[in-house]
Amino acid sequence: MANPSAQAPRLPAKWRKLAEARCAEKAERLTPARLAVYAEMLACERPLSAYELIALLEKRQNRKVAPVTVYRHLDFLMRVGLVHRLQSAQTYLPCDHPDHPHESQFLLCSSCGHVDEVEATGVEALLAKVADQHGFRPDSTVVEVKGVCGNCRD
Amino acid sequence: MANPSAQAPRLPAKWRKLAEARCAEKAERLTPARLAVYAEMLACERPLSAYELIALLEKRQNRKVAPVTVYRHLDFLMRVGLVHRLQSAQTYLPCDHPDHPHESQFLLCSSCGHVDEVEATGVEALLAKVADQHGFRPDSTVVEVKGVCGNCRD
DNA sequence: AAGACGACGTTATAACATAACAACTCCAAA
DNA sequence: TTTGGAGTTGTTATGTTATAACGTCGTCTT
Repeated sequence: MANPSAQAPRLPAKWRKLAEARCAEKAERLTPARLAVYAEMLACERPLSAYELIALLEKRQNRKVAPVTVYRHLDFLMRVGLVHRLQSAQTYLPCDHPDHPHESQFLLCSSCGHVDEVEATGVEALLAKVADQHGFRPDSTVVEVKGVCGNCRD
Repeated sequence: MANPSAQAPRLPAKWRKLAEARCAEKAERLTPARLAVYAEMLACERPLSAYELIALLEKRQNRKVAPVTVYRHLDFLMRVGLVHRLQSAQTYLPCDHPDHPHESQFLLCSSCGHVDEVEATGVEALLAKVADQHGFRPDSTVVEVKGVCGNCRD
């Protein structure tokens, strides 16, 4: 297959535009292969492990996909801010509001597997304050809360 | 070797007492093998990967140690609250104040590798509040801040 | 003594991630 | 327009992290 995006899931124009914008900002290239991975992740609507993603891509494209390929695309997508990695689950999910760079917090439901990405600036501010009290200069944060989401409490 | 703790690093009485207390609370058994792993971690004073720990134990005890053994001991030590896992680094480190159960935040220095475990109740309270605003009931949290520690800023 | 339960040993394998190197593409400067 | 450099992709191999499956042993209880 010459073009990996040929059988990619349909990617709504909104997301494509945002992806193009984020890449333009950082002078990064949004290639068909990268877009195909991003589209697959958006179509799935839940966090995926790298190897789940490989399986989906192989099925979609009907050919072998090497792990290193997917990891490279994931690295790219994280670099431009379109994808996040859930450190506690070793999975990846598309950013919920990629229109601007940000630190996020994640609410992971242990019942249904849904992940809610929230942006509470208060959390980052407080962490910055706590870090400062310990003479520590923060560069990035990982905030992941495990629990049960509203839907699953019923 | 009949007794894995025979050549274990010396474990200060303070830590041993605390370990025994935590195990008694939870009706868990503090065996020599478990204590040996804990002692090794305390002696090292930095986060260790499971396989680094295996290497240290093999050297210390002069025999092969299977990964599953160390993982079981780590699971135990985490269950009783003596050890934490750094999710973003896939490493393990002894709890800095195991005298009571708690949620912690971690400050990871990317320069020297030192990790500071802090207990800012305000952080947990704020995360609980943010979760609640999203209809989410939190069970546990992961808070890891990467940056540069005070010593390394000089 | 029987039997239940937890701890531990052993072997194998699953799951996650990167190294090393060659070939190709695209773009820009000469 | 050619040439060269930087970035992207393919391919193979390997490194790192973690768990499955199953048997034995020890200890505690009854």
